[in-house]
Amino acid sequence: MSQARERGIPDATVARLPLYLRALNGLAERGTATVSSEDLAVAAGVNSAKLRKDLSHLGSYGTRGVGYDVQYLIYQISRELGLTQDWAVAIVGVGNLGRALANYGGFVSRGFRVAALFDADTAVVGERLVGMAVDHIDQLESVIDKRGVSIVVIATPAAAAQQVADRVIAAGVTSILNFAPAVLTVPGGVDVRKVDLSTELQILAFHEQRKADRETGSPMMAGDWAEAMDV
Amino acid sequence: MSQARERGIPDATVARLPLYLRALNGLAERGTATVSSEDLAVAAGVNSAKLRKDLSHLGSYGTRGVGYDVQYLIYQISRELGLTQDWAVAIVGVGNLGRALANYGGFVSRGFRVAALFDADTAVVGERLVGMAVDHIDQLESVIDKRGVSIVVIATPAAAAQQVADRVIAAGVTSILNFAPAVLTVPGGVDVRKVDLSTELQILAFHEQRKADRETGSPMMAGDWAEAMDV
DNA sequence: TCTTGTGAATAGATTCACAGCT
DNA sequence: AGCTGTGAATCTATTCACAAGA
Repeated sequence: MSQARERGIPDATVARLPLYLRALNGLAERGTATVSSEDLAVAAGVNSAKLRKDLSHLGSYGTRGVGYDVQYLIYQISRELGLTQDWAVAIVGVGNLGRALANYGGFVSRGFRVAALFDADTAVVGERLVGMAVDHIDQLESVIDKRGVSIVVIATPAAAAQQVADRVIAAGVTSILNFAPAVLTVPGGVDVRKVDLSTELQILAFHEQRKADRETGSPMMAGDWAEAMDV
Repeated sequence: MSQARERGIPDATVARLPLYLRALNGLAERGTATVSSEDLAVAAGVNSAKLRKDLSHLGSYGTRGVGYDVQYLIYQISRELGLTQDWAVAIVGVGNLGRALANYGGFVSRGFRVAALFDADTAVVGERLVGMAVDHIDQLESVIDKRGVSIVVIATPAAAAQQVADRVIAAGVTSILNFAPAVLTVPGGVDVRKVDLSTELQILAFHEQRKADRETGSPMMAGDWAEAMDV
């Protein structure tokens, strides 16, 4: 060991740890006790040098000439990610998406627990879902406080997202996962992660178009934008 | 103009173009005709130098001393992303998540169209959703071909994801958006983007834990992992 | 005077390649 | 003999800071 664990694991590394964890869980299920960086890298779909460097930021948990102990590495990554404790998660917005998220099998992978559901529609309030009754959005602050919610998932329409964010932040929440297609403005110290279907589709469309251009060899002319846009 | 548009827009830039597009659409709705890089950067939540450099990769579409024409920039970004044409999208897996995606308002933002829905459950096949009948997964290849599907969204359980991917790739699809919590292995030339709730939650948990550690000043001891894991 | 577009500087991430340990 | 851990090299992205254009 040497420089590991002092301060700060690179963001790019943190973003890959869940991937490694999933690959490791797959190996563990199949009874694998030990794995080399090369094999784990293949299972996770990354380059093995990158994998080793990523893991080296957590500490020196491998054995030269042998590889990594699967169970031990699962534990170390889980601990680093904070999954050895339980996080109470609230879902705001129980529409199609909110329901899907609440029911999502992988949602409550070890470490997370749906602790509250909120909606503004009184027709939905009181309904039970994954063993939880839906609360009215008026109760947002008090329920968050009472149930110790520390992560909020926003699954409301875009128009409501910012005000939900403002309220949960005022209630002390500093971690938000936003599914609404809106840019959230938050004070420093609050982490927001965004999941956005249309962004992802647009990125795919870009590459798809590139592939099509490459095949036909037509790099697309600028064209008359005013006409195309009906401006 | 000078080096713009020759070959290759950086990936990081491509990933931000949808964000700019959304911010621009918001401005357009409020009737704004012209915007400076500074104001647009604020609306998109990025640094203005980065925004200008990103846009410079598309070409020289601004006016010094003035800013960018909102409509014109919307058109240029849309064109670059391939949104001036229509993409036929298929959703495989009509469970909670698939339904949510199909109904997702922002889904069919300009440029995308749900052209097919598939499920393996015969109880679901035939059901109508957003004007489309659900087809049985047996029809996957023929329907993809007939309707010109070029982007496939996988919203199946993890166990089915790889085989769905294999089949749609064999049917000629080269762009996949994967919501199943599984690592997909695909041949070169196929683009896969992954959206994963548990990965995002885990990244938030990491930062949340860091914040908690910083406050209490206790950097968490290594502890007895064997005991914690029940190994 | 204001704001873009961009070289130059800096920071960050990935990959290479091999010394060092088992 | 095999595989990790890591410096060094490379590549990519971000930020600075200002010349040039409207």
